[in-house]
Amino acid sequence: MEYNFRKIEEKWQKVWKETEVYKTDVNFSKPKFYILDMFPYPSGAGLHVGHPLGYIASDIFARYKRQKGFNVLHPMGYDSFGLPAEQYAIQTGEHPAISTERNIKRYRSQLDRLGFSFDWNREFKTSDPSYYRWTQWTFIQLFHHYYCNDLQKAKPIADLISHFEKHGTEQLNVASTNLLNFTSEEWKEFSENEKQNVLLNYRLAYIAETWVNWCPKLGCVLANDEVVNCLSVRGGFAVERKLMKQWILRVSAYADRLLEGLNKLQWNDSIKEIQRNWIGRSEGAFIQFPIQNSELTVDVFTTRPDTIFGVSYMALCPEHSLIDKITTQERKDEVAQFLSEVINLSEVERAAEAKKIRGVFTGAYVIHPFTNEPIPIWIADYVLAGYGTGAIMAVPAHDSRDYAFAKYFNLPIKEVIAGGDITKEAFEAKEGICVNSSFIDGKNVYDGGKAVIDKIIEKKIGHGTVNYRLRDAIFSRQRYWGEPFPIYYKDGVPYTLDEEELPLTLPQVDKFLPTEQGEPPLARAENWKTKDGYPLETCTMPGFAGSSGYYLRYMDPHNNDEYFSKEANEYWQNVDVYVGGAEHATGHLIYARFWNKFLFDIGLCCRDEPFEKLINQGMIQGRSNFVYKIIGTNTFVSYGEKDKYSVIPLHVDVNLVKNDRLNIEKFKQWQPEFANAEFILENGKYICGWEMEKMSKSKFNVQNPDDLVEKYGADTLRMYEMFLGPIELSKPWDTNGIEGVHRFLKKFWRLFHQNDNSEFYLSTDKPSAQELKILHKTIKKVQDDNERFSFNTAVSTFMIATNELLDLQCNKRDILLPLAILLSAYAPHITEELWHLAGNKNSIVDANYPIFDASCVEETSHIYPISFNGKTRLQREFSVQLTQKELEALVLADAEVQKWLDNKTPKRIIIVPKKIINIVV
RNA sequence: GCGGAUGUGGCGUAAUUGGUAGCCGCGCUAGACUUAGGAUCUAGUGCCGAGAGGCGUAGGAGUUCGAGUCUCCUCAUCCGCACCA
Repeated sequence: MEYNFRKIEEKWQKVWKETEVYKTDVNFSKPKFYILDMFPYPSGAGLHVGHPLGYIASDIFARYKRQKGFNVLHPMGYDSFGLPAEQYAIQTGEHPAISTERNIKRYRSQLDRLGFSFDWNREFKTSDPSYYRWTQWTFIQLFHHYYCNDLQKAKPIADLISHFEKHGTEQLNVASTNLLNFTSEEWKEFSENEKQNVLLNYRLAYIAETWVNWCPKLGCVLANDEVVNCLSVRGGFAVERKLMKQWILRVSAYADRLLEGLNKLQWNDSIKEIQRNWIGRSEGAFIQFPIQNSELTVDVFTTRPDTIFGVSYMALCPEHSLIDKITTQERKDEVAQFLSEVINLSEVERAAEAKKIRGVFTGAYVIHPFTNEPIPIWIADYVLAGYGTGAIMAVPAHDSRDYAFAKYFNLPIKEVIAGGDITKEAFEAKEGICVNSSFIDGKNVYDGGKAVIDKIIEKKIGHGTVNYRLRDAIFSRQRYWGEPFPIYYKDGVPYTLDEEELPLTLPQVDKFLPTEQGEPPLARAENWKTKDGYPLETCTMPGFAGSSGYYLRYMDPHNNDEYFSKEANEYWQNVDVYVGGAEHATGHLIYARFWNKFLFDIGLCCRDEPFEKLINQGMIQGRSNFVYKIIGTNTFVSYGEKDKYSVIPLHVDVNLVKNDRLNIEKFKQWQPEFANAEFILENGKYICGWEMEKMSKSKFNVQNPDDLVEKYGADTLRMYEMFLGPIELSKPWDTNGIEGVHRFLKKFWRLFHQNDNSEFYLSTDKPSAQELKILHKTIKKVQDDNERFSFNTAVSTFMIATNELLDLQCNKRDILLPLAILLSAYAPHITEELWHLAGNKNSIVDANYPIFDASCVEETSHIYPISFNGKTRLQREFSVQLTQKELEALVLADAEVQKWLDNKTPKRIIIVPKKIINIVV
């Protein structure tokens, strides 16, 4: 029988489904292994070609681990809240739940055709109320917790209240939005509303007025990682700055732990580095500069306390709250003029004009704490509101931005670190000797900085501190298709719903658009209030809400009483291997770690980090093909001849091209204007040019995995995708070469058959030493490759083994069945079929992984390459028993060695056993 | 500008610890089978050279008996961040 992949794949997919082979349960008698894919957003376009790459890799590993005796959790679901479904709903009026359901069906059928070993019993989508109930529940917990810096842990807000009752803010070391100061007496006298507003300053989920990335086109606020180059990642619309009241998660409280935690994780260095940069830790000092003739201070963060004697002006960001209070009467107009110019500039314009120097003097001065000199306070738009304190001490001699500003406005530049030439440029190196610096003269940069910090602590005007670039995550979206907040308002103050009232399900609305008053779509819902009549929050949660804790829910997805049971969590612990794209480095992978750490703090989950090992699959790029049309004609020139003519390249559908050779007949039929096209060929063929580009319909380079499954089968597609190259490398989606893999599977099939494939046959004869050697070196190599996720090399190992066994015409059961088990993780359908043809009744999924026997691959002799001065000249086979001396004698006795020696005496002979022989002449 | 990664035949890639550079596959060339071939099978295929041989892992230097692999410099490509004080 020929290898009929269509029949085989359909048959086994049905059997696997009916017998629930992939169902997993907690089983304390077996070691667990949790391998997870980043779940997809079910878009209308269907499964993206990049998706299968990661899914296939994780599926291979899951199957391998199972055969190695692990109880493997390998679930799949959908990240089904999101903007595209809502945009579609706005256009068509169709409820996003309906289009989402349709898209999920399509995804599911595409996934099913690839033969994945997902446990579909655990499937859920983030838009299921039974799931988002726990997203809302977690939000409530965040609201009722604050972060204690001393314990480095989230604590119940009740603890904070009792601290306020006893001590006010005295001795408080907690994460907060602003530094507040009040006594216990003052706290007790606060009204209920005042107390609630104070507490928002500490809650891990809080509402506050902030500058946000507002996308008018989407009618929605976006997180920093959802904005690239001032355009929305989804849709590519312009984004501007707007001051709005927003729910925010205090992710920054966890900055230090998010940074520290990276060291223990098996993630690749580039992702860790991206996260480190994103968190952006810098050590320095917090210093308060007293304002002349005022009680107020300008608070700054600096990484260079050693340069404090070089300060020549202070610079505030344009949004700074001090500006109104300190600007002198005579400067007011000019400052107001400046602010109106700068603040209204969108981010795009600011970025575009980054080089332009803009600033204005406030008329006010601070007093230098050590020299008592007055120092002017400026407003500068290069100072960012969102970082540090929004104000800096400017040291032009040692900071290039300050330098440019000082030059432009003619401010003094005072050298305080020796080693540069400050007449030409700022000397920014963090090394050198302090000069012109009073008590730190002669010290190096590091010691000088430390001495300054000691002095400011003594003077009670500051301290050494650590600052992070990581900002709190804005959590409100002015949108319909997301989780409703379990929040209502009483006198404008937010309170959480009772946990019993969850889930708070999405209400029906007449339109998915903002109201005429500009309120979010939920404001359209009738009766969007609590049973006591208090109004509910009208924003919904962002896309990353549902994906931040989904891996925990897979452990116990049908639990109606809790997020997940303690038992399930203690068994499954956390994700051992997480597979997905590197584009989530600063979004999902930070939020999920934050979410997990919080749940860990409150004792819900038992592991501090959610994902032990991370595999980043590379991006799939498109490969376009081109034809070359002679300008002004309907004649097309083949690639090799095109330079002889004046041509324009045109995209041609890659489905009309095979191995860059154009199917001319199909091309003529493709579009009416090509029906009468003429061709200038080379060697009788029309060869197309090609280029790597983004995959898109307009470039005619989209290839659908379904078509390839139809043509070659899932096993071929699975193996081909792995064969393309290392999993983490970005690579073109190029189907040249898929035939080679398909041919391999046909050869593999042939091993198990005789008489021209007409009859299944396995011999029960004892395998030869040679056959055993092939099997066992394959076991070793494939196993090692699996362990290090090197699936491309494993595929070629299978090809080598198959070629070698075909040469030997091996048909031994004891060789071929273990080989089928090895291959089954890669090509589950064909191997399951052969396994059953061989008389097995159980699934190959449950077969034991073959055990490597080193004695089968031991060499009795080795073919040594013999080189002279490192250049290989000949090969000789020697027994591995020989001593170095014996080997040396044999080598020198060899006639050809003597020829290469050319009567010279070798200076030295290097023999590396079982490796090489090198003769130094 | 800062940080990270990558660079090997016509193409995708391999070489796990410094030890025969180019495995496996595509493509290409030739042959067999065939009514036919964009099917299948067999052989060949890094470059230069008729050959002996020489040259080859982005380029240059170095360490070493020996370097794709280690060190330094340069270049190119990709990714991330980008007034982060």
